[in-house]
Amino acid sequence: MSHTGYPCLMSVNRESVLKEAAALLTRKATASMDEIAKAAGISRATLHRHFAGRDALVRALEQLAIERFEHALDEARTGEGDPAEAVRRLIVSVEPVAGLFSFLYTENQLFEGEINEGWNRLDARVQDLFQRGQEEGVFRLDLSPAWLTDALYGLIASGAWAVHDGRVAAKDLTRMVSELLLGGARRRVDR
Amino acid sequence: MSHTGYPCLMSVNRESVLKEAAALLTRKATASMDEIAKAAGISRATLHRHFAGRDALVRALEQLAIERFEHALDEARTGEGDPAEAVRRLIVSVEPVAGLFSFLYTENQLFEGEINEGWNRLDARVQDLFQRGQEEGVFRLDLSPAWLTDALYGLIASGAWAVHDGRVAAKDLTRMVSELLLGGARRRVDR
DNA sequence: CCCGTATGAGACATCAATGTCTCATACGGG
DNA sequence: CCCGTATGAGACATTGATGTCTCATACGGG
Repeated sequence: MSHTGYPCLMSVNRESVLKEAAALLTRKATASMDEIAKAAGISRATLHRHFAGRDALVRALEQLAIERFEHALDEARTGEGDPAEAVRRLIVSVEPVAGLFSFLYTENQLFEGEINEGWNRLDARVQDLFQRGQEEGVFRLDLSPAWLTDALYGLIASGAWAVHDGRVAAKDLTRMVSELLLGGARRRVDR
Repeated sequence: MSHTGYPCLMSVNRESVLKEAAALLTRKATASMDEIAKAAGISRATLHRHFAGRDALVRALEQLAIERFEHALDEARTGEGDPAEAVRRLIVSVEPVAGLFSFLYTENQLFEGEINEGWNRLDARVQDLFQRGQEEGVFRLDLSPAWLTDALYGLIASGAWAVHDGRVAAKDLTRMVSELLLGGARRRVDR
């Protein structure tokens, strides 16, 4: 039943530990292994039995986030229909992962080690969506798909942070991000 | 001549050290005091004679960034003229600080200690700009000034990061940020 | 009831970064 | 030339997090 392929020998659920770790690190990115263990309701020794070290834990979280993000891309059916609506759906589907994503986003900027290949797959799929939007004449051509992708990530991250700090209501997050990304701040003159 | 008010007793320029530190930390946010000293061309001891510790150094960089940002706000005359054009001018004026700002942006998210009061002053001025834009009917009313401010910060940060990683050309940074923030990704239907 | 297994508590060594200190030296003005 | 001052090099203690290890215990199935 384990994600890794080998049978799970531990009684406490590895997934529940990951979930608690994600929740804590989302709130406090610098939490120590000690704090993470306490938050997960287990001892530090047990935490180490699940994850070889902090790096391994973060990499597991990365893997989790990537899987969820890819699932969100599937769920949003980004290859179908109006690209703008597809972007909206994607943001809605991604919203549950926004906090974790935000944590990993800054984490990845801090350490310039080799990055997980999964991010490249995600980037490619998101870029494809924006490129399709350009080809169908829905998105402007003077903003590159690469930049639109980075901008989406940045808006999700700062949006999650704004929610975390109480400057934006959680229920408004997806609307704020998608409206700004798609429509911009300027009042629409047409219609 | 010192920013702090007391006479400068050191021979090497404190400002030049700050400048080098900013350049390095912009590239590598986790640089140690040792690396910073080497980058500045001085010994670690001398670095400590200038700044009591890493915290003090980062706080000095924070102060520097705040001053430059406020100077950019002045320079852009954000209180005058078309709000959209004012936002454009602000982004252009802020661009030279984008890298440093990006570093401090993630730095501040990591440590939840008391923040420098200066950021609040900046936030207030930027929010005022967006609010003025709403009152003058130029900006949409369904995106709060607080969110537009966070979004501006986030786009500047991710833009600076995209430039740093070579995904966006440095000369395109201000256009990418201002076009997306003001116009959004969608193709303008009017005109 | 017995035993295997996971766990908790904690001791212990390690490691990297930091902050402090000393001392010799180079430099520049008087 | 002499001296004060800033500097560089490096030793040293400290600190916080990490990783490893041991041992006692609780739990659950056979």
